[in-house]
Amino acid sequence: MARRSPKIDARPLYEQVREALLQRVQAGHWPPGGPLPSEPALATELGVSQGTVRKALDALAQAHIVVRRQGRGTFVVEQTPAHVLFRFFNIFSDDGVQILPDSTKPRVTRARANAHEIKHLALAADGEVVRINRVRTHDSAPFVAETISLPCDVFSDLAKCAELPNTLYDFFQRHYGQLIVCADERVTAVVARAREARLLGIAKGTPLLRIDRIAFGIDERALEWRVSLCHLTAAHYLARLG
Amino acid sequence: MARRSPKIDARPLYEQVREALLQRVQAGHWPPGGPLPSEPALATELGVSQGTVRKALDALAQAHIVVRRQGRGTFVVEQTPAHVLFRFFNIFSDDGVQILPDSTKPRVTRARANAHEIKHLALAADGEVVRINRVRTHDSAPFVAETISLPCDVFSDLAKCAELPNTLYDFFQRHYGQLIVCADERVTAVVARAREARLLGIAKGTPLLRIDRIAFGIDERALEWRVSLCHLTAAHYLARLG
DNA sequence: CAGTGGTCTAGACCACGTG
DNA sequence: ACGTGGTCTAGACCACTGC
Repeated sequence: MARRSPKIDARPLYEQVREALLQRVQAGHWPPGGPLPSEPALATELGVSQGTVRKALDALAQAHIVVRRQGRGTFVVEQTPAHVLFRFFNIFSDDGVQILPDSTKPRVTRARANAHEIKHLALAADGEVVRINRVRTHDSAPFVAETISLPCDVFSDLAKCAELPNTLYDFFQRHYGQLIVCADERVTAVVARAREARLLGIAKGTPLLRIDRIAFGIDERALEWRVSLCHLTAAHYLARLG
Repeated sequence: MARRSPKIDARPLYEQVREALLQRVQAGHWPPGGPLPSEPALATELGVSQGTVRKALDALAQAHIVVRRQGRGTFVVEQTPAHVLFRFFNIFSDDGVQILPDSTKPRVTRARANAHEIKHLALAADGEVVRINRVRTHDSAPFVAETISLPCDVFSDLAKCAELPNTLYDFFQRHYGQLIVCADERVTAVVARAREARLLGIAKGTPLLRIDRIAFGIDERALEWRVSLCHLTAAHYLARLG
């Protein structure tokens, strides 16, 4: 970076390069799946060595923001349904096979955010949300009741969509330029109340797994709050630690 | 490595260095918390450049097998109770504070492994296990009923221990040289049966979170199968994805 | 002060994918 | 054949730690 801004650098060079590239990705400077300039090109443009660019790109690759392919180049991650399910849908049958859910037709509404939504999505007191309600099925049997809340200021016209795909995060990237990069999931055990029992075709009082997910974009903004009430038979939620 | 074995190298150099260092750690070549040789020393000893050693050590640090401290050196990870809870106990109160459990006096027995234990711990058909049963408390209130199974061939004399600490993994490292580095946790919702209801002081039929953990050592061998039945009030299991 | 890991550079060569 | 990222090297300087 020519002569790095007078003195106040503080963070290492490769961090600054990472930041610069991150901002360009987020600004849509390169389209989803599109190639970044080569390492030597970025190095000369930014006035640093290729090794420094490499370290920055490796960090972005580890954060799943970019993918590197030897002999081809470095590309902005392009979410696909398979990719999204693989990374974010952590329910496996007890014999170890990942369960790939389908979705029924969702109900999409727009409303003032309630207290929970304001908290989880860091909205203003008068913020608005889009709510999606749907049931997910496996082998045509319902097993998850989902309620999804999205901030209206980002996903404004989503309430007007006629159809929604089974996986949303690839859709978010294509239509809103929002790349979901990480999420927190909070898991508890609850019992089915009347509404869930009806939706899932089970008896009231059946134990369910409740998963509260908050998903974050590149800038670490909370972009989705999703509550999944899961009726798991011979299946489980899988977390890998370490 | 002087002249790398004629031709059959296949894996990159830094991977081979990582492997070599990993084996020394596992063999107890350096004690828990003990320093490894400096980067230049390892580089000359192994006949590779310092940059290659660095890349191998960085990988070991990322896997929590080694910790690097600028100005001090590189050290074998030394498990501590705080460290173990921080990494492996993922229950948080709903206001976001991690819950730090205590333990009641455990019951320790030795037995032939049952079918589940044989499967989860990859034991021979006639393998033996040590079983630990205990209840964990928070603010003196019981909230987790734990059943832990360990392979006897590794933890042979554990059944004879009079006292067991609250956190086991630091104990495993000190007394058996076994460093737990990662784990899979399978989470489901169940209802309390008579035994759990009695242990946790709750009504039969209360929904519980069941966590099946399989913990792995450096060589990726399964060293523990732990079932935790958790009665969570205003608390949850937290998983971070991404 | 000497020694450690952390950053940064420059350049060589390799493995891969495409034309 | 060419350009890409992947590996490996060598050496400089910085930041931190402990004596």
